[in-house]
Amino acid sequence: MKSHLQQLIQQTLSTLQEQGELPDCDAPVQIERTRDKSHGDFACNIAMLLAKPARRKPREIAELIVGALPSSPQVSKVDIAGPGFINFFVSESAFHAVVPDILNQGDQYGRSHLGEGKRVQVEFVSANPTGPLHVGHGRGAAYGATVADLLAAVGFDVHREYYVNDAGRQMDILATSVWLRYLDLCGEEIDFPSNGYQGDYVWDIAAMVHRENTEAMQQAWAEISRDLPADAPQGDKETHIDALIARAKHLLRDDQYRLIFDLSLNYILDDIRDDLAQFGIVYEEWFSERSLADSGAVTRALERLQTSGHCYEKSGAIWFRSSDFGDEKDRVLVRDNGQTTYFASDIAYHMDKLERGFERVIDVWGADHHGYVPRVKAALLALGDEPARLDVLLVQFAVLYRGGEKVQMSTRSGEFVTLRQLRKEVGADAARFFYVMRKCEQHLDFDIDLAKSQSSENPVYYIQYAHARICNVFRKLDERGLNFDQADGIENLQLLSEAHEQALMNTVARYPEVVEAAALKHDPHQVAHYLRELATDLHAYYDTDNKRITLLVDNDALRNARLTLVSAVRQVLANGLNLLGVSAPAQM
RNA sequence: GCGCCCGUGGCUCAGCUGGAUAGAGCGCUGCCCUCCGGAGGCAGAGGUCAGAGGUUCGAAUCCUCUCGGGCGCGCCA
Repeated sequence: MKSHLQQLIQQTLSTLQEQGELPDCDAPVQIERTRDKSHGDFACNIAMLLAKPARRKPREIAELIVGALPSSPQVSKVDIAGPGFINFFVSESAFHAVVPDILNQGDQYGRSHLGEGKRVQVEFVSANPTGPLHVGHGRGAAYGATVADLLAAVGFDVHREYYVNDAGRQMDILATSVWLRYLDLCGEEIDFPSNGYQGDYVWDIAAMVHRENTEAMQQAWAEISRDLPADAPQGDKETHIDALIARAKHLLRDDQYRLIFDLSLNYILDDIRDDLAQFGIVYEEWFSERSLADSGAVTRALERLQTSGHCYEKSGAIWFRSSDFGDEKDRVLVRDNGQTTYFASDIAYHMDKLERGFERVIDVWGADHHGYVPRVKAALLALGDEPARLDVLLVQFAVLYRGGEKVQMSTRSGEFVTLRQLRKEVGADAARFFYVMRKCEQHLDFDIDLAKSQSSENPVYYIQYAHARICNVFRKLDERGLNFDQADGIENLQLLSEAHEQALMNTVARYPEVVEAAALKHDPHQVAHYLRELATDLHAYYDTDNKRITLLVDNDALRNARLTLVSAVRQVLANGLNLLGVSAPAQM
């Protein structure tokens, strides 16, 4: 409908331009839905935009356009209002046409081919595999997954990816932590480092290592701890743990250390994979950071930067002159000890992403990483790539509330709330919905009590209840010995003249526009808000002014028409919920 | 100090590429007291869109400054 009106206006404009009535001008033809019914269904502001270049009053231009506008069976009336808005009133038949349209398209309604199959990569979560996902990762997970699903819904070829940081120092700390717990199980008395991973899962992995290897990797604690620099508080916890890691690698030698390292990594990756799958999130690819080093991609990236003259050496390290490309200062790529930095891997990773031929690359990061964006873009620029192909979406923090109180979290002590715990407490549906309820740049207050409550205050239940309510009507149909004929219902849609029925058709017709806007702007919350509106319309229809409009009336034509309308509503509710990764139950 | 994000009724937030009298939900007040599930509905009160300038026919929306809140500024990942 929108594009139809756009065409009508466009056509009229070219005619008027040919006749010399209007100057040539490339002002965009914007059609928007009106807020107020008295302004019709759609409005166009083109007359105001043309006022200046045409040097005429907006209302005169509007009259000119309306006068030359070809008639259309879908438009019943055209008005000029206010400063020069052109208001369109949609004809009844065109208005009703969405209903059969929705029912024909079914779960495809709202999907489109806008993306033309262009390849888009969405990388999200990518939490270090050093422990279970916590609630902070949950928002990135829900948000990233929904953005990916939205893009897929509008016709992009989406590649979901998780970047596995399996090469860094944090992994060494984990492997060493596991080994120490394993030694404890072997009966060694050890002093666990203050900077080690304290969580229970470390014990679980250690127990697994112990089961499979019994005492094969046991070493005396006295030998391990000999001459180690002191741990905090007397010494520095960082130097202590680094020395401990070096000792572990030395004593265990490559094969045994690797064994513990890989067992730990795989254990945690399995946990994360399982956790996300239960959250309705499945990736096309789990991309290993280590593979970048192994394949020589990191070296290649460094060489490309060096040969293009964007690097220099200072105090034993190799620096990238990122300040030449908009970053606030230069960054180290290779440390004085010869190790490449995380940033070097990241350059290689992004280079690899673009080389894989994605039209667009989207990274979903926590907002605390925002300072990192300029340097990655700088690297792409230096490499001669287009930084514009990379979109970094920053997600603000989520804070949990329980009983009106902020839920405190501390990662180190192992007392954090895991995503798994949250799912268990509020359910995956509520969690997915709450996480995307706010736009990503907005801090999120996640009210656990609200997410669990089964009342209209809880938007998830309110929406799901609308869906279940419709399903229930169809169950009652049989009980009452009535039948439903959809074809007859479609024939009789003109019987639906109640204000609430009109409102439902209007809302339901907007759905594809909402999906499109949400996808292109990476704004899943628009779908969440839309669904709440649709549910409100449905509940209001069902319970009109305290005099319920009965759907199951004896009049066949009217009953069929009403049931046809609500089954279209049910379809849209289901499609929308599905897009957010939330179930649409038939009963609750 | 510098950079990024945010600042809309008591609370939590929408507000589409600037557009026609600023919208919801919760809470509050008053109703509908069960009829296809009241897990619902209706009505009402409540807003200098943080503040000040500017651009524009038109600004919550764009620009500048000020104030307030969050986050980030490692040869960590």
